[in-house]
Amino acid sequence: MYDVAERSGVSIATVSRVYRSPDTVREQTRQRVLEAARELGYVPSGNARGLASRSTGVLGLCFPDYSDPDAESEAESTAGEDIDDAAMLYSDQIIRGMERAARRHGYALLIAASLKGGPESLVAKVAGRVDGFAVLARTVATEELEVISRRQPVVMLAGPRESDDLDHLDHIEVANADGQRELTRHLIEDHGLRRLAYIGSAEESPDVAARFRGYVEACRAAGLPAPDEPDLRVGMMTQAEGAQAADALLERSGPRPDALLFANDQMAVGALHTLERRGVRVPRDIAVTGFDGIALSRIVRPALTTVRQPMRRMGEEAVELLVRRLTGRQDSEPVSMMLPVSVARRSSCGCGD
Amino acid sequence: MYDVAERSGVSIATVSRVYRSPDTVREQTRQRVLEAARELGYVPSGNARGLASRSTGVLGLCFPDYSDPDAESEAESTAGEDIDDAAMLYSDQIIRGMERAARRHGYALLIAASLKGGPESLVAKVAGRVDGFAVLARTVATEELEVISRRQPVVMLAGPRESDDLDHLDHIEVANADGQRELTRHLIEDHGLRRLAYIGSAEESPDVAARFRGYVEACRAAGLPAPDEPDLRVGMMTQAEGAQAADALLERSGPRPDALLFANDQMAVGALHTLERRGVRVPRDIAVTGFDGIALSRIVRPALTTVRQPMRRMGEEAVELLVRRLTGRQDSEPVSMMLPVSVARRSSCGCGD
DNA sequence: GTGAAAGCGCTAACAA
DNA sequence: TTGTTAGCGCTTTCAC
Repeated sequence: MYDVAERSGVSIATVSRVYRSPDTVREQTRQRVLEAARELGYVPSGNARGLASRSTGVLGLCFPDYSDPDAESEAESTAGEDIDDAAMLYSDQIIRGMERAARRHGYALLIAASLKGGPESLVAKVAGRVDGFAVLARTVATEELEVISRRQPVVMLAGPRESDDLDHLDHIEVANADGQRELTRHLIEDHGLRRLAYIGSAEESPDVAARFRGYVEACRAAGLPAPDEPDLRVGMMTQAEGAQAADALLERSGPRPDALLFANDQMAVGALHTLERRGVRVPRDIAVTGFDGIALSRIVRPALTTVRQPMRRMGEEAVELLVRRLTGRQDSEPVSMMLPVSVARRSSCGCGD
Repeated sequence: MYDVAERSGVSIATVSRVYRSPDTVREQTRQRVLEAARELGYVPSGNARGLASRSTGVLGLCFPDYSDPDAESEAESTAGEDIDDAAMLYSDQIIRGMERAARRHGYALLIAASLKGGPESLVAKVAGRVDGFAVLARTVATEELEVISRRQPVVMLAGPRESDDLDHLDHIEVANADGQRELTRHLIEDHGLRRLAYIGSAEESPDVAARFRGYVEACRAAGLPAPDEPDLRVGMMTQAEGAQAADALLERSGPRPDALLFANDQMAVGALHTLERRGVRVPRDIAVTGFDGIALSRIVRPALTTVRQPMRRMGEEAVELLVRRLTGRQDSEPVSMMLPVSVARRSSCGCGD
């Protein structure tokens, strides 16, 4: 910048003005500066700018390393096949939504996933480079978030506020219970299924817990016994775990369930594989459902009946919330919104394709 | 930082060390600093850090505002329907690939799309905040790129180097000509189609030009007349334009073509709609093909035969290239790679589903 | 319309 | 192991 100033015979202040508010600089001066900049290959430093002006024009997103090893390898091993984008997950949809919305407001988007065994704080890295950011639930330690959120707007995505320390954060969740309740009702009332089995996860994320709650409510409403616990809990909610779960459930003594309700799509897909291998026909012999509505759910055969989460919309709303905080008065009350979901009735429950 | 230093009774240098290289600080001191930081709600400024250390730990991606209004509205109007992620485009796959690879190397990813009538330079904004970045061809003015690339690694994506000014950039393209040639050959030899019509674009991007070239080569190789020009050129390669193109082509006098080869999937999908409306059966009456392999191409009925571009891989390779430049000696020769494509034979050309 | 000067919050030698 | 001291490249008053 000093070089540009010198070369064009002005002060650095003027160079700065040329980039910030071109109209406050005389046309002729501006041209001279711009030309010098070009000749010297000058690119304004976003860092210095941010440092001096205390704002970056960037919003952020932190998400966990959700990647399902199975989905990944499946996509890669069949390179050139169609499965590729089936691996499209949650986070991709959220990114999509945030990017669109951020763009509309003139912001860029910084995205970062926590590395598997990531040592140093991911959030901190992001937080230090953005004006505000969204966090997918359970990506970061509550305590750390609490500290950061004192300095800049943070919105929590998916899953209720984790703790009371964080109840000043804006927050967007999805109607998990509603969705699972409606899906369960559909299975019971519309398909007449009675022996349902629910597969949840060992580590009770609030979302997963809410889904189970919806399931229980639907059972109760239909006059079926309302279980206290999922029929099975798995570790990571991956395809592999889903496949194992299906195996385990089928080998249990007693009557075979006529529906397997999984807490997410990936597990359900894994189960579909297992069932096919065992010669159990879906939905004829047994119905299978998931939750999320990832792209893969539509691609598998039979297509998976599931509950679609509006992840893209969630990303958009997150940006709106952030922008509001960034431009408005900070003191306003924390916002908490719950996005509606919809049941996608597809083949795996017995509905047409 | 000064406050933290004061509160924990150390110098700012020590505070800095606690975050950069914790092991070089005595355990006890570190704890004291960390606690003070927590109490004060201290979050290191990425900007200041980047400024002082001349590196950001962030890679970037600039892409054009490719969004197809049709696809967008289609997805939104049917909220809750399955079409949603069908709108997944190019850029999303590239983002995906880059994010994964960047994560592996410890970088975050900054993404920004050029706004429709964007006034001020997008690239500059990104460039100033990252250590290196990738640009989707035709997103930015050549001249600007030339200036920026003197300061930091830039890799060009999709499409040959735009000009000689940019031939020092690393560069990744896909085998457009090969793919279109093979697809055309398939139509001619395997399906015995002879009256082909090619729909290109008015603004000749190098990629689109290469596809047409492949088409011409295949025609010539098969002994068919080799056209100088596409049978039709549209403006924006959107669904709407594709639909119009199909209409226009069907209404031309002379024998109806038995195959419509579009330069991208979106146009082909638009054409599929038109054909259905007009009662022309695909592939029975006429074959239709696209190019890209976007998710939508598999979802439409009949499923679209197309050429799949390895966009995700392109994103990964871009990061590898950037990281190499960033860590290695800068002087090495510019790299230029061409990624292979594959033909996805689906229903719309007469192949099974 | 333009310039001078004082930071913005951190890292990176170099000392101690 | 810890402290001191320069900047990093820009924005921002406040003069002129």
